[in-house]
Amino acid sequence: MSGSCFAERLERLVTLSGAERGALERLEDSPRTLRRGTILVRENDRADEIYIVRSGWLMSHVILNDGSRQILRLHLPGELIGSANTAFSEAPETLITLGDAVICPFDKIALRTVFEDHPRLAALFFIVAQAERVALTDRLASLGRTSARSRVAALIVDILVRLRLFDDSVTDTIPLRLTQEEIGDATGLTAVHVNRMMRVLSEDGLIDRRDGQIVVRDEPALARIANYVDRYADLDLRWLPRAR
Amino acid sequence: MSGSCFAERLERLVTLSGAERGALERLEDSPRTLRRGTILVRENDRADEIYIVRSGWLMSHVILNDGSRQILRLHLPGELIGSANTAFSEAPETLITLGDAVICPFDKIALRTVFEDHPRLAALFFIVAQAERVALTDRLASLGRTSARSRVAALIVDILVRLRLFDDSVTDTIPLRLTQEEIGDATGLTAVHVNRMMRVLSEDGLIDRRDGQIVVRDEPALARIANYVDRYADLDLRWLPRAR
DNA sequence: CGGGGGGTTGACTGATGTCAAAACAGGTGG
DNA sequence: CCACCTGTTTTGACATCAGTCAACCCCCCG
Repeated sequence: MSGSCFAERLERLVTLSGAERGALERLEDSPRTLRRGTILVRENDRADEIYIVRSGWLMSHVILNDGSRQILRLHLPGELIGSANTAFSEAPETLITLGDAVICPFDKIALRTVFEDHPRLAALFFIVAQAERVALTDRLASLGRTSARSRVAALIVDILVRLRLFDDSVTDTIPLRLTQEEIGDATGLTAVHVNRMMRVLSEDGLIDRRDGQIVVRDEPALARIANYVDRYADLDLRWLPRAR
Repeated sequence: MSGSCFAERLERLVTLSGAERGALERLEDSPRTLRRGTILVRENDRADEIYIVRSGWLMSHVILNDGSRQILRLHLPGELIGSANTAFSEAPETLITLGDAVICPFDKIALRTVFEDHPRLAALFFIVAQAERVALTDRLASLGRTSARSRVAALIVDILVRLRLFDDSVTDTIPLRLTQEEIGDATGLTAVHVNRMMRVLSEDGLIDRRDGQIVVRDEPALARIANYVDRYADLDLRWLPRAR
């Protein structure tokens, strides 16, 4: 693995200059290993740090005042997480590992020099933020306007596509690290109903379930009922500043 | 009104330098007036432009493949909209006016020089994007985990707070420019059920409705059932680069 | 062996959607 | 000023999807 996991991800979009790569590596110089279930930040904690995921899965969630939970997003290796901490002095969401993980924390003040010295990286940070925003609007439409079956399908397709994006060995199988309770908290359903919907998807021949894994049998059909739109195919980087 | 509406909004956060203000004004040098119902960009159109709202309300939405609509966000004066266009070559969402409006379009390539010459503005763009991302996660939690009554309440509180944020004359009354159909598309409900929920809120003494306006009678109670969190109180700008 | 967490299933409940009709409002043309 | 038209709001009756509650299973782990 190279010096920076996040750099590796960005290299899929542009070729970084040595100085840019160096700046990113500096952000990742102190990796930390975490056990499953570790809370990285809790909602309303001081929001001093941002993190890059080197390995493992994490998720972000909020707790509502009746105690229910909404899972906001799954975070996979190579992602910059907790970036909302840049805007607030208290963390707006909880970050927690879904399995053993390695993450690289850095103080948000480190972003100052990145923005000062590397305008192209700044623009890439901005673009990544926008892409994530759009991913959230896709989920908003999923929760607001589609059936329980579609929402579960959307979660599965989304994970599959994102895993494949940065691990070329993934084809049609995902090791699901979420309980049905957690899938429910992500899709706005109850665990019981998630179970029913998984059974339906399975009976319809769209997925198979074996020992904690999900095998996608008919991805086009699954994507169709999920209302899935592949946003990654269409990134536009033509307006980026020159590398420094 | 000053040269730049967006600059005016940012000035509520920091004091801009002359050069910064100039750079923003250049983005707003060609205002355009639009009638109610004008589509600024349609989903999948070429995504060349970004816009600043000078006056009027707009909204963004997507259409799902069964024809239903999800309204993603309302856009009020002073906001930068269509910013997701920076990341993609095709627009991920439709932008449409909810009344007569004045907006300032500019080509996304103009952002290049902003990022190159004004690192602090770049950082502010990033922070604004993060704040919007969090606003979306709040809505995600609303749609995923709260009742119809709460969702309608959340919409009302959100509009009220945002109007007040940049128009000091607003106290407890909002001129609602949305039909109940549109409120439904924003909250993931049907128009009929929105109507029922508005009646309930009204009967509970939380709001009054008169000739297209909503008067909020008990804002704390409304905010409580809406699960409202005021994010604006807590912005953190300490890591920003120096002004140039 | 025993306990706990997660998955699975069935019976029932309840919130929200659907359909339909009527009242209402605003705009247009005669 | 009226008649009409169209879109919106309001209300009722009914249907359905998803939630609730409870039981049982399985598996892992102590």
